[in-house]
Amino acid sequence: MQLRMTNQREMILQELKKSKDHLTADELYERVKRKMPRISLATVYRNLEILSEVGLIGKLEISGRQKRFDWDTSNHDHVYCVQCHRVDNLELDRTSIDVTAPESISGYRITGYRLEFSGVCAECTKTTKKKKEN
Amino acid sequence: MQLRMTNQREMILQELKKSKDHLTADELYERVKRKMPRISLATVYRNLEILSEVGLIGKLEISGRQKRFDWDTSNHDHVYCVQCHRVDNLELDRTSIDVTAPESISGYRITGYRLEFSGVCAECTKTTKKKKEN
DNA sequence: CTAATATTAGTAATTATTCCTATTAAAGGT
DNA sequence: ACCTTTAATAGGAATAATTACTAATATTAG
Repeated sequence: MQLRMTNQREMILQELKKSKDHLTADELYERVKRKMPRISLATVYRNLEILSEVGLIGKLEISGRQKRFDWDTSNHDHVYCVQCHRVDNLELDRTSIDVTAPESISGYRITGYRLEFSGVCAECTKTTKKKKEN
Repeated sequence: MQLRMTNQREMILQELKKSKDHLTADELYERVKRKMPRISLATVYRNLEILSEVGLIGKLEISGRQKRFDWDTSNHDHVYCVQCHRVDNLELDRTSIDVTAPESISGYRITGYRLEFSGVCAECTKTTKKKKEN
């Protein structure tokens, strides 16, 4: 299956880049709708998913909340506000992060952090290998 | 409002502690239902929320997935499997984490990590102070 | 034991997201 | 420019996870 650059897809990408922000699917839907009034919310969701798979945008899955999409695909971490749920970028030295003293980053009053690694567990590594062998 | 230790609340807490696992609300609902067949799913959700607020259990909000609740309230981080979605504990030296070389932790093949700080942003800090002043 | 009210069961409602299907429109070849 | 193939769309229905609602119940202080 090869990708096609449709007007909708291009507009979604363009509006996200223009925003320089971390928008949710429906926030972006509202913006794109001003220029393409007949666009469907499902189209926005579908394209954000595709664009992030392809690597043209970033996908943020913050603490059980709505997904947000990131115009900036470079490596960086995030802070989010537990009150208004905005998300901001963080430029940290990734080689060695001192998580015990983040006191105030970019104006935030930091109350906590979450570090979570993702990967494939031992069991799944086994079963995946088996699948490949078949 | 003061808390009451109801049979339901106690059973939920007890079953979670017993599991020594990171269960979702509905997984726990299934277990508790065996002993209290008339319990409501909403009760499980409500109590998990309350128990985590009070600090008797931990709440895990992993990457846009279902919330999980942690019987272990001590400070620790997590790994989760992107295939089967299981979650495991991680004992890391929190003073200085080298996120660039996590290669394999507790049997996982690590593919990535997410570090996210939470707090109250500058704007919200302002408005909260105002509210308190009123 | 009683009164006050926190909590419950059961269900409806909400939120965020994905799925479905007939129709439309990219993009490669002629 | 015109077919042809099939990816993508609009619009709405469906799903999953969670929260809200309400009358009835149960806990706890006194």
